[in-house]
Amino acid sequence: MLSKTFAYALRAVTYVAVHSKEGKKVNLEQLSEGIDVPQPFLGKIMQDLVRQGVLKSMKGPGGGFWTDEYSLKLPAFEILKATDGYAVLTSCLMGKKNCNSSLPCPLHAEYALCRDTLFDALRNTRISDLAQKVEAKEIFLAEDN
Amino acid sequence: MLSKTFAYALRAVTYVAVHSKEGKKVNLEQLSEGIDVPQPFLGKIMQDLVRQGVLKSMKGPGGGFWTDEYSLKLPAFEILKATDGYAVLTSCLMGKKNCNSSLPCPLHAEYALCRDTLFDALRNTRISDLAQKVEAKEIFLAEDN
DNA sequence: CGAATAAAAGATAATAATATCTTTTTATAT
DNA sequence: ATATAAAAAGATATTATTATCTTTTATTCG
Repeated sequence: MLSKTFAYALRAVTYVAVHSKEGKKVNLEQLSEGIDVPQPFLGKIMQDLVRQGVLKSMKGPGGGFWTDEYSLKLPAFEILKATDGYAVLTSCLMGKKNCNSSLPCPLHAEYALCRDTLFDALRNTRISDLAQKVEAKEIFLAEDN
Repeated sequence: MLSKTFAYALRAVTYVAVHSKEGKKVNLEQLSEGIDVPQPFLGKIMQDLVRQGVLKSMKGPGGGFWTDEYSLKLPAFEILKATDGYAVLTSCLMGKKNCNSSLPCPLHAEYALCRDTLFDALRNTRISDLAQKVEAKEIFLAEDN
């Protein structure tokens, strides 16, 4: 339902948001170590996030990634769109096959509810909310953090 | 969260359960066509289901798969165990890394609730329940079914 | 202007899930 | 005993996801 890529992106954006509040840019190496994700793959993911307007970036000395006022207000749902695209919104156990509430698969009722609940949570959570939770130590971005 | 393999297995077991009520065995070719799943791969999945005691099987002329009184009473959760194993029970966006309610990842609350709700539904649904729903045309096992 | 930093991009590889193909084994019917 | 049917099992292939490596481009600083 949710890819590992999305999980990496969620942690990455949250980490960058936390550090942006200190006026700092986060470079890829620091980010990779901070959220315990392979750096080369993370670089790819960050490109998609920048391309989709979720984060800002700059090359060169003192370069890196950061969030601005605008992106802090974005719902976490934008991260899902940047990594997994729209297909997950209607994903189901039937995969690509037609499955809906009038032609449901064996687990449709529960699965669709589950999926929609999760996606609603992402729509209702701003990136700034996630950063606040990290600062309040309510959520963690890596194991030994 | 839930694999395509599990989705195939759920439909397969349900299909076999429906046809067992007619006192029939279902062979692999019929089953593959009935639920629209690639036959060779399905054969593999069925072996695990038989090995785990979810279904019965017999080789040779008139052979195939069937459910008995015992297996009809099994919760659908047994299908999940046969296909995806135990790791999914505690799966999270952090993957294999330690994540729990005292050291939660960014989406842990929603994700764990979602996962547990889905798994509870599987625990509380018997294979016979699924077969009944197919017969009542409340759920479908393939698109043009 | 050039060196160093650091993201961006392209190419390639590894792994896991899904899928296919071939052979073996088992069971029944004649 | 043999042929046929059909599951079981092993081997292999494809696809998608995750991951790594190399090169290019952009930016800053001295």
